[in-house]
Amino acid sequence: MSRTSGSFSNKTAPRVAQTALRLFAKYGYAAVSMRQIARDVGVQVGALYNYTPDKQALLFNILLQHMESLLAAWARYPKRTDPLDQINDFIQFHLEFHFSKVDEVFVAYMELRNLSPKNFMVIEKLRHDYETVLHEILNAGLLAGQFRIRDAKIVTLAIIGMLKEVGTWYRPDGRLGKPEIISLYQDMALDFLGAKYAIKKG
Amino acid sequence: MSRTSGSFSNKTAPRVAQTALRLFAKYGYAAVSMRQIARDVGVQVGALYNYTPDKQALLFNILLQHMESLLAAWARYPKRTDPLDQINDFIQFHLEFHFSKVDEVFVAYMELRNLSPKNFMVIEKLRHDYETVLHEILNAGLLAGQFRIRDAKIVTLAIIGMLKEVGTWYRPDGRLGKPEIISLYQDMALDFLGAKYAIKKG
DNA sequence: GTCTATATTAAGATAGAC
DNA sequence: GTCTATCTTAATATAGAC
Repeated sequence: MSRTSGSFSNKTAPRVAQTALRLFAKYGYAAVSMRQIARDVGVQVGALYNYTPDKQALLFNILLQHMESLLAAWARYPKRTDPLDQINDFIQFHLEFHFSKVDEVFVAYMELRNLSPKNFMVIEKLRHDYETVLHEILNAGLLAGQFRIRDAKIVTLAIIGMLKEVGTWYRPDGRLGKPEIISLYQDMALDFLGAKYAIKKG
Repeated sequence: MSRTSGSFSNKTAPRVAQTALRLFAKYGYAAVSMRQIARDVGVQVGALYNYTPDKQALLFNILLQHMESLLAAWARYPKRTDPLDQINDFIQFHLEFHFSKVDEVFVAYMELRNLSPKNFMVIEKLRHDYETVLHEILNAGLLAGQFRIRDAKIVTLAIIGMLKEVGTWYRPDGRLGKPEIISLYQDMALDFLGAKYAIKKG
């Protein structure tokens, strides 16, 4: 039953990370054992510790790489100057990124409390940085007089909330395709901001 | 260190349920042990099994009672005829109920996957029934021509999402009080529905 | 109704052979 | 780099005394 060393060309390291991600997303961090990860990777449990000092580090690295790649992808995204365009771009960016990282997103939302206090602070800062992206777009639109909103912070959180909810029901074979969902949410956000009757992009 | 039987007047049964709820909310179902619950209740672990057949039943009963009391409370809520009023009422009802049941709501959102398949089906149906409450208000408003929305189902989920998000940041000592939050969310929902320029309640 | 004690299983992590 | 074996701890649940 056991494998001899090096009998597959696959690198084990990425398989450990991917398997941990998939199992954490499906069953939850606390409910998944190192033995279960090892079984799905196809190694014995002792071998996992060549790739992670402990179980906590598996979780932390998943969240850290996810948040860093999210922020890096936004940093690379072309920026337009009009806050209305920026809202549309942010929603498109956010949904496309999250459609492509379903497991990562789910784990990031669900497992924050299973981070050690130190690790939590790191991830929480990155999560807050991302929230700030949207908050600043709203503030810019407010200053430009393009949005009619009472409380930019609350609207930020409300938009984040409605976008987050997409992850709970989106299915690739569902009634709506990705472009339609993006368009619907862009529309709702503009309603939200009282921006429907302002100048729209060409 | 041990207690003699009946040395406190407190009934143990409700203490077991309350303690399980509090610990599940704080650490997650899978991360909480029966020993931990027993310790916080102030009994030995064996005594818990006078009140629950197993750990799963503790979780299921928390979710079942929560969903049933939520639906029962809405059933008792006075209903008005105008869909615009109904939206305002639903948002007020939802937020007030959820402000008062922070732990229950959190556990209900987080621990669905730790339910056994049978138990999950029961809770999922109740959760869907509650979603349907909002969906039907939107459909009524659509029929009456009061809302400008493209997709009632998506708008239902978006509103649920933005309301759910409140639970992640609301603090009793925060910047905004409950009435202000309710008012802000009622406003946002009406923006959302394109209902701002329709007739408002007197 | 609660206790103590225990059965059984499994967890995270490590040591040392190959 | 992986295996086997093991250490240590702790999990759910039950049995039987009081």
